[in-house]
Amino acid sequence: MTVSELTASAQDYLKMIWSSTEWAEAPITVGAMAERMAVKPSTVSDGIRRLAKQGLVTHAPYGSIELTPAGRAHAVEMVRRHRLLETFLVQILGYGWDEVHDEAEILEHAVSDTMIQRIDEKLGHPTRDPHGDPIPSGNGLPHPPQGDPLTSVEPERTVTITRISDADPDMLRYFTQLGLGPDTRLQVLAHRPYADVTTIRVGDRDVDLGPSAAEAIWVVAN
Amino acid sequence: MTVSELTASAQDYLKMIWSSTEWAEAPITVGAMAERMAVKPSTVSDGIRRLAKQGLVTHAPYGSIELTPAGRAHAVEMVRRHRLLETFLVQILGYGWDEVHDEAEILEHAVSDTMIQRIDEKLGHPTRDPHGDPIPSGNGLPHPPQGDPLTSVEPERTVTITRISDADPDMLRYFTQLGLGPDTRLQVLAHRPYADVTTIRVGDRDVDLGPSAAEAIWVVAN
DNA sequence: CATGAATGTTAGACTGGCCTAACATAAGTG
DNA sequence: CACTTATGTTAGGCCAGTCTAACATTCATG
Ligand SMILES: [Mn+2]
Ligand SMILES: [Mn+2]
Ligand SMILES: [Mn+2]
Ligand SMILES: [Mn+2]
Repeated sequence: MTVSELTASAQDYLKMIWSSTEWAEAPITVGAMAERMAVKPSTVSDGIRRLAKQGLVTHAPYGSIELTPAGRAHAVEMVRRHRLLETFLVQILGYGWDEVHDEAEILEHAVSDTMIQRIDEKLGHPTRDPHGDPIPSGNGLPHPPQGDPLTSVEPERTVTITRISDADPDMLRYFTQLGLGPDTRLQVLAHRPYADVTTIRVGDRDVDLGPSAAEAIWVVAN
Repeated sequence: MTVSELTASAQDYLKMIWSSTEWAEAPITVGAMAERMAVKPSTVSDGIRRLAKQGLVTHAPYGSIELTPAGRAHAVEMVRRHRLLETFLVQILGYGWDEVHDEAEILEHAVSDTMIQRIDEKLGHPTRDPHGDPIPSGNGLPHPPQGDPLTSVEPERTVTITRISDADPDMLRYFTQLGLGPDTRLQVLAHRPYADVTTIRVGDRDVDLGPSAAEAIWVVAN
């Protein structure tokens, strides 16, 4: 069975389950899935049951949701599709990095394996998407991600952005204004704990970031 | 209501109804639609009923199927999407003209209005798809098609191909071998009526075409 | 550790899209 | 023009995916 034979909704479930452990260890909950897919928890419960029946996830009632090897393979393929499409939209069609997520979220279910392959070739086998996220290779091996949230960096350190969560387009536009993107270097000036503010220096400008912004940015020391 | 709010199947029905009168006058029948969409007639009957309920077609039981103005607008938009996507796949992703129809048949339901617009700009507002078919403009005006089937041309005339039906990929590959495509010039040597064979000269080669091939090719005198 | 709040599941209903089988109508032919 | 055949419609069933409402389980906190 190839990933194209699954329904769009099954593809999204698998991708989301896989993604939930890419940058954090927390396994995903039914409620979180429902919220992210903008459906009711009962709908997700039902969907998970169908996936379990197909052998793509394991799930005991009220228990945790785990991908089977088959489910994981499909999930990784969907992540590959999503990120290649985002890259394609930016590189070839001139989209902004804040515009591509929603478009890719639909297209990922519609493109053929052939089209993904041609896009991959046209782009020269890219390894990171416009948000810095690793693009799993065609043989199903995800590039291991690296980095830590900006919030966990000690003050005074200079770091480089590895990825920025693409969940919020408005936030991405704000980051664009600030000159923040993958591979941007910045210095962490201070965390102000009770204000939940992280101050950074990027270029010659000092910027205060609230927790949602600071948690969307992942960095490596350098 | 924009065309994106319709289901994929409704979009395909409308497109097919419209297309049936683009090159021939015959209004489409339930049976023909069922065959082309590879579903049973009862399924089409049902689908037409839903479209009528939405005010997109008019249909009396056992009567003819007609698009309403709203239905026609959606249909033309879908034809535009389909043909722009075919052109895009050939021009940008290096597809062959025999490969694009099936891919576009799916993608047309998934791309956003924005993406169609960017593709149109990237391609420089093309007016014909890889098979020579006219691409309706963004304001909903279809370019009027022109030409007559090759079978209707008098012998000895020299003509130019305006379009070739994209229904059969194998046939398109055969035409590629023969050097036949949109804008190819050829001379009609003879129609042999009971053999149902049309002989043409293309370049320095004489070729016999059977009826299905000859009917797929539309030409203008020149 | 008991209990109320949060979370998750099940039951039942609805829609679109498909099917088969039975039925209705239209078209063609002797 | 009657009757057969081709074509189209309806009835009833199934599945995926969604919802609301009712119910079940788990978790956290007093
Ligand atoms: Mn998606
Ligand atoms: Mn991304
Ligand atoms: Mn289609
Ligand atoms: Mn075409």
